[in-house]
Amino acid sequence: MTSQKPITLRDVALLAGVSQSAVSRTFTPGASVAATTRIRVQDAARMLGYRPNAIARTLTTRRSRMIGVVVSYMQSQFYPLVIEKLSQALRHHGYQVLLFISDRNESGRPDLDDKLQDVMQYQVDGLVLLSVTVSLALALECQSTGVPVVLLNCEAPVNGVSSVASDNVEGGRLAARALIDAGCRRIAYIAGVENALTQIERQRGFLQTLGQSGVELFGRAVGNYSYDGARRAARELCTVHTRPDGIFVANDHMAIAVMDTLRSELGLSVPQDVAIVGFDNVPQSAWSAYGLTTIEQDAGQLVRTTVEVLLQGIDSQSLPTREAIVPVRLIRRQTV
Amino acid sequence: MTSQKPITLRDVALLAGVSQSAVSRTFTPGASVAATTRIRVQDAARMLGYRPNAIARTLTTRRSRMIGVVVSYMQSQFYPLVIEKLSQALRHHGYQVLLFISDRNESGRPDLDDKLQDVMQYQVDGLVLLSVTVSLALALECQSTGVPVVLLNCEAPVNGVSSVASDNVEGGRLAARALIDAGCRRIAYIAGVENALTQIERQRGFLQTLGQSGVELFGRAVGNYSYDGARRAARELCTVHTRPDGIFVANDHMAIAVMDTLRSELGLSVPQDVAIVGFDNVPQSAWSAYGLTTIEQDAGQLVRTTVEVLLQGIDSQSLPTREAIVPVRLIRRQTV
DNA sequence: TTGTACGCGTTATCAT
DNA sequence: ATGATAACGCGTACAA
Repeated sequence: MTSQKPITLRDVALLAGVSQSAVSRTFTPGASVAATTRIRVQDAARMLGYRPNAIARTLTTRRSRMIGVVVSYMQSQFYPLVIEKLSQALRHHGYQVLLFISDRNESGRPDLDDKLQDVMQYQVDGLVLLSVTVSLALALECQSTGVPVVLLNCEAPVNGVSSVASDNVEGGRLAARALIDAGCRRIAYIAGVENALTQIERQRGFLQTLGQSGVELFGRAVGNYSYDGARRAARELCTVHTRPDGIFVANDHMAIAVMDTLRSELGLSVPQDVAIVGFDNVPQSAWSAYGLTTIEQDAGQLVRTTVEVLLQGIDSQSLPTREAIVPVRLIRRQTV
Repeated sequence: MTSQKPITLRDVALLAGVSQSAVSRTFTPGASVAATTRIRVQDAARMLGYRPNAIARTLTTRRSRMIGVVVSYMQSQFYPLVIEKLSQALRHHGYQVLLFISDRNESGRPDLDDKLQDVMQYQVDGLVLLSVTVSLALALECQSTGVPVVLLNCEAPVNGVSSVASDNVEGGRLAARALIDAGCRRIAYIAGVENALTQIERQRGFLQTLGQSGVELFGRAVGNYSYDGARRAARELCTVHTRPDGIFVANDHMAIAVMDTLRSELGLSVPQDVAIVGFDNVPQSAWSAYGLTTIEQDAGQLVRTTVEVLLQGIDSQSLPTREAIVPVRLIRRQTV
């Protein structure tokens, strides 16, 4: 009922009355083919419905033109956005995305390594890791394989692997400054996943500026970058006798949860009773009910840099390790 | 500095002192290998850091164990969720996901076909299309190629292609009934992208029940499934002298936007002044500021069915076309 | 410019 | 159970 035999170069060559090489060259941009043969080949190809086989091509060229993209979770609105931009940017450079979403597992440290073996078997030309905790073993393995890796907002477990990250430390500083300038006196922090790079750095910058300003941290709770975790953290911090009047929440996804909780459960208003500063700058659809002061991660810049570093790593076999830091800035969102 | 030559079957065979076939069989589950040779091979493989080449395997087996997943936009919270589940489900069946996110383009009809050629060249074993408008040409092409396709919430442009969809028509009916039962008398509709299957069917069911109940549609505006579009639509509908007292919004992403607009710009409260019913049942982080009555699309069921239909299409070459409809239900979310 | 011939890493077939 | 050998579809020296 449906044709099953794939059409190959050879088929086209036969019909066009030329050699396989001629056909191959016709489909290779910048090869030397006579105009006349090119046309004959293209006609034949069109008649047969020929489609080049990228897999076979990979075998000979040793380049799959596939990039493995690994992401830990899609909870926050931020990573789907990054993935979308990344996919489009890579495609415009002729690369496809082999997507890998790690399972949610309880134990902080996933066994990503084993699972990733599958992706590596597909001979990806490069790897982008999005905010996953990457083991030393994996990093070493990629290095020995010679596959360029770019860590996006991940901690590098070893030297010699490229990374791109927002200036999370500076973001933490900005958050602290904003709360202090707003006149807050009891400033608390709601943390993300404890060993995540974003969490660690944002907290560091935050505490640094707090310290330099002679302000003591009023309270701390862990939200684990999850909605429910943040709700619990908010309750924990705010159902005591004297509650904080300012909270830096490690990302917007949690910040929304905190604001929800303050308003609905505790009858508090933001920012009158408690000022909130988040991180990421997620789309308006997420914060518009409240307005939100947040530290913006520039997704576009992040992606552009990542692609640049990755492609550079790919075609220069010398694998020059690069570490790029993308600036962040404070954004004040008004609820319209 | 880094080893560049890939380790192949041959290398392992040499070191182990066996033939390539022996090595191949060792890595082929359910092949007949003597325990002794298996161990020797595994040892050799481990010493060399051998990793089977999935690309080469694809060439001979004619099965890439890759599934192309195509999605139009990541705006709504719903599709990232579906993609996550889909990716995990497929991986558990030994398949990888080749992701394709179509560019946002102005002209309703994208030239998806051309772009998708690239994905097809990678010899994907199957294709999942998520809510994209798929052209007749593309559908025919897949049929002739013999690549199983499952349309998830897409309209089928031709017979003979499998599809899985939520019961969008019934969802529309449920929405109408909910508004009518709530005592609404001036019921309006905010539409999604005009030619999208979800839009068309939800509207059909909605109007059907409205008609059967003798209720006339009070107003209609188009939100194009976008946040800003929905805001405009809400203004358009509600800044007239007599405004609707109930609105069915074609998805939650827009419903949030509508509620934002009603509250902030028009000073109206939901559901006292205007009752809202959405569609999708996105995570709490999206609706918790308001609470939201919505029609739930069961992402888990949708994905399970899709995977089942797809895999069935893959290993039975006869390609039995299936059309599955996943039930929906009304959900009333309370703002806590 | 064009064609021939070989190799890419693996599986499949067929002897042994 | 094991080993030689031929595909798989394409790129690419090399020769013509």
